[in-house]
Amino acid sequence: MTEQEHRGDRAPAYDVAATQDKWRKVWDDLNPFQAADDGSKERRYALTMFPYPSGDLHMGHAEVMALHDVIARYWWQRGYDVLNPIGWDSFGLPAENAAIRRDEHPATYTYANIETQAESFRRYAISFDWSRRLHTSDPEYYRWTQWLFLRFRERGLAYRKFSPVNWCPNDQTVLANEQVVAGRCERCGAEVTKRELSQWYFRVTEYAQRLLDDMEQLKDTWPERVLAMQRNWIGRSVGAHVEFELRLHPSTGSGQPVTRPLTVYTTRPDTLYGATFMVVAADAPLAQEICAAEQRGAYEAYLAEVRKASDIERLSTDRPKTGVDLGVRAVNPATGEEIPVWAADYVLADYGTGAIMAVPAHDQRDLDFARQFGLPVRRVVDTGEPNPEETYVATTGDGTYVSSGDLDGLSDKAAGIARIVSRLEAEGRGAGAVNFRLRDWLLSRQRFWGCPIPIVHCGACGEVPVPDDQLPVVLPDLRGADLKPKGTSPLAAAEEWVNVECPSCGGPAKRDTDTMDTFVDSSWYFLRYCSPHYTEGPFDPDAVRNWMPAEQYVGGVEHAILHLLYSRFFTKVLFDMGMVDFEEPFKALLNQGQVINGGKAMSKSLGNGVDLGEVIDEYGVDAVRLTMVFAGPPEEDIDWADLSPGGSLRFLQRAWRLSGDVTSAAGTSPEGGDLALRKATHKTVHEAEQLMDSHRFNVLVARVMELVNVTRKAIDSGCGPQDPAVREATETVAILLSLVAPYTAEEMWARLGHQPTVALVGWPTVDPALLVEDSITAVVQIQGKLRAKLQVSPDISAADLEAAAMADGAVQRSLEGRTVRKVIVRAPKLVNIVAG
RNA sequence: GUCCGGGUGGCGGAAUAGGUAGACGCGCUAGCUUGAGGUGCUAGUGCCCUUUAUCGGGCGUGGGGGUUCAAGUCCCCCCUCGGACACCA
Repeated sequence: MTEQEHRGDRAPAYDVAATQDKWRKVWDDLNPFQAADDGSKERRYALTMFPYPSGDLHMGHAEVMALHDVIARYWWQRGYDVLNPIGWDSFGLPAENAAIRRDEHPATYTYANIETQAESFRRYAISFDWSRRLHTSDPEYYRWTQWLFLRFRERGLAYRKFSPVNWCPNDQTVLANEQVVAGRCERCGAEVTKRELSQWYFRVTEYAQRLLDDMEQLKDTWPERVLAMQRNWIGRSVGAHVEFELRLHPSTGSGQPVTRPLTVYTTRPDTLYGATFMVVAADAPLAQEICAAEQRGAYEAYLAEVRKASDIERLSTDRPKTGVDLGVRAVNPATGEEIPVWAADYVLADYGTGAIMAVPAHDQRDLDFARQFGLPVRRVVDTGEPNPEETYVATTGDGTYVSSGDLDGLSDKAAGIARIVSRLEAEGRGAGAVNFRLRDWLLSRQRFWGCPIPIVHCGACGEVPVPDDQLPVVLPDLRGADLKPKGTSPLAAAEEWVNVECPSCGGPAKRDTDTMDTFVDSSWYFLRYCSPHYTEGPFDPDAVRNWMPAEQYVGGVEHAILHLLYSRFFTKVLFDMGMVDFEEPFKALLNQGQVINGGKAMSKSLGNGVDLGEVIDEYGVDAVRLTMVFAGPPEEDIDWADLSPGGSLRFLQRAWRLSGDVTSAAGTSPEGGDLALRKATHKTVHEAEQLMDSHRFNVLVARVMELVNVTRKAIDSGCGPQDPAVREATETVAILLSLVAPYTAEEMWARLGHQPTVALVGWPTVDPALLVEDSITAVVQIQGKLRAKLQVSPDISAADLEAAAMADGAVQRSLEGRTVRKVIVRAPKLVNIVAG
């Protein structure tokens, strides 16, 4: 049958499902994507955020994995030894909650989900190295999580303290600061309350400055918004400590006032003369200590009220200020005045010193407070704006100092701050200081499904670490026990497990029954991937030296401050321990956008969810992957309602059809083939390299589509299917498509007479001679407006180009009756004529 | 409020160093193929004006200014949408 006769018949097409089944088996046998790890080729580590095993894969996974795999597969084609591992973040609350709801054991539920997801990943044809698969809930993994915890503890970086913590009343567990979003539990949305508990922390604050400084290394390769979010979260602020003298009321007996110092942190020491009162965080121990006897009743009542309020209520900025006078006075070190000291909840106990000097004229919060309670307001900086003493609008800008002693006359903030700080330092009443918003990382969880904390509590010896040779402390099975959250760890119920001999004195002791936050597990998994079966330590230092830092990390922006900050912290600690020789784990970061539907995030309540499995059944894996990649720039959100998986499948069938039309034999040299088609092919490959480097995968797909279009034309109405350039073009299409649509590419490759697998045949070599154009389009503008196009040689001289432009008919018509004032020539592309 | 991103046809989106705006695709229109039905092929498709088609002209990248021979791209002001943080002294 000829092409003509084909018309009208159903166009030939491959069977999507059958093709997937066929190649899936071949690839399983070939195991093509295992890292050689023998130094024979340059190594590259392609990392994607490992999944959490709740249910099957969803559209979000489909997107991030499609993007990630384009990069990994490109590296394979470029000849790198690629490490592309997969594992599961398999401890954690959601799986535990889901398991409890289904009345299943969390392990059963979790490992069943992992199998489902693993099977889906295989069908989705992600080029993972399956030999390195890990699960953080396996004892052979969490043994080393515990080991690392103990090393951190030895360095004073893991410690226990009793303090108020965020408490999720629904999940019945504490939460890290980072897991509280707008006063609600990040996981379940319940309003977070406070509890006082003894909990484990990592001293991440000790690394605040380095976490900030090292972002310099990431500034060109991480998204700016992630760096900005981390910067905000760390929240470095520069100011000063200023010491006030507190005059406590005469205690019983003595008539002498008792004094003690009270230090505050401020970013505006230059406004010290305007400090007309002080505020201590109501829930700080300090307030408790200094409160005068006659105010105690009022204070206790206020404190009780503050404790009741949730973070949600505290959050609203426009809520009226509340507080209570503590009945003590402080001396302003600048003016010598006695000023009142109040307690209020707008001052935070765990930031700075938990106390502030209030300068109502130049801080809106202090001004609101002063107004509420009739406290004095004194302007000490004249900014030229209306006086805050009258307007109740605080002025915060630069201005001229007034009523400020020797600061008077200065007119900028920096100078004022410098002068007052040096004076305070000289007098021993203060010093420049830096503060961070970052808090230590609370890592204990009162839940079952997590990594046990390897500590034993002994009445005689106190906290005793479990010796390394007794690790892992294996999570007790507790099958059949009630795992429902009840505010204390379910592990406490496992009596045989809890009661142990003290490793130190041999006496009776109890295990710590809390488990670790899952973010501990995920803070080092990328290191474990380098040597997942290593038994001498968390990772083989040589393997890590070979692969890390990861060249490219792909994952969601939802981890911008949690996982990514914690992983950076872990890496720095390991660097200090001499275990790794780099301080940043991820060289480059790509945050893919979200998959939404109809303008909104997919959700059960909206009923706008799209089932990935169903979409794959209908259009096939390749069409779904292609749709994700082609939808737009990888970091932008993509709206499923705007996309056309059917169009993607049609394109893939078009591309595949080329491979059936090629009539030259496999191995035919492209030399002497149709020159125009050869040039198009080589130009496409050349451009594809640049597009890959800049992550413009959607444009890369467009270029492949163009190549398919010109090849189609060449076959039907050009050089014909026997021309070797057609084979070259079609093979190039197959190789380029192997990054995005591996099944279609493999099927094309086979039809072209080759053995599998196209994924590893190597990137096509670009012949620079074929990138040279023999004629290009020059444009002629008059007053910047397009008037003519000329076909010219790429190396035409400026003079010749100008002459050709002037000779053009359309140009002459436009210029009729006008004088040429100026001609700009940018040979060979453009001539712009200015005429009047 | 602060900090980050964005605003380009009916839609998703292209556009190295300022130099043909709208690549590629979706959708749509017309025709061909066909036993009438998710296919394939051909042509068209930013808006407006003009003309018997032709030829032609004008306007166009959220709005307003500016720099330049030339601005989606650079500078200033504003509007607007999205996200993050939010009493951090």
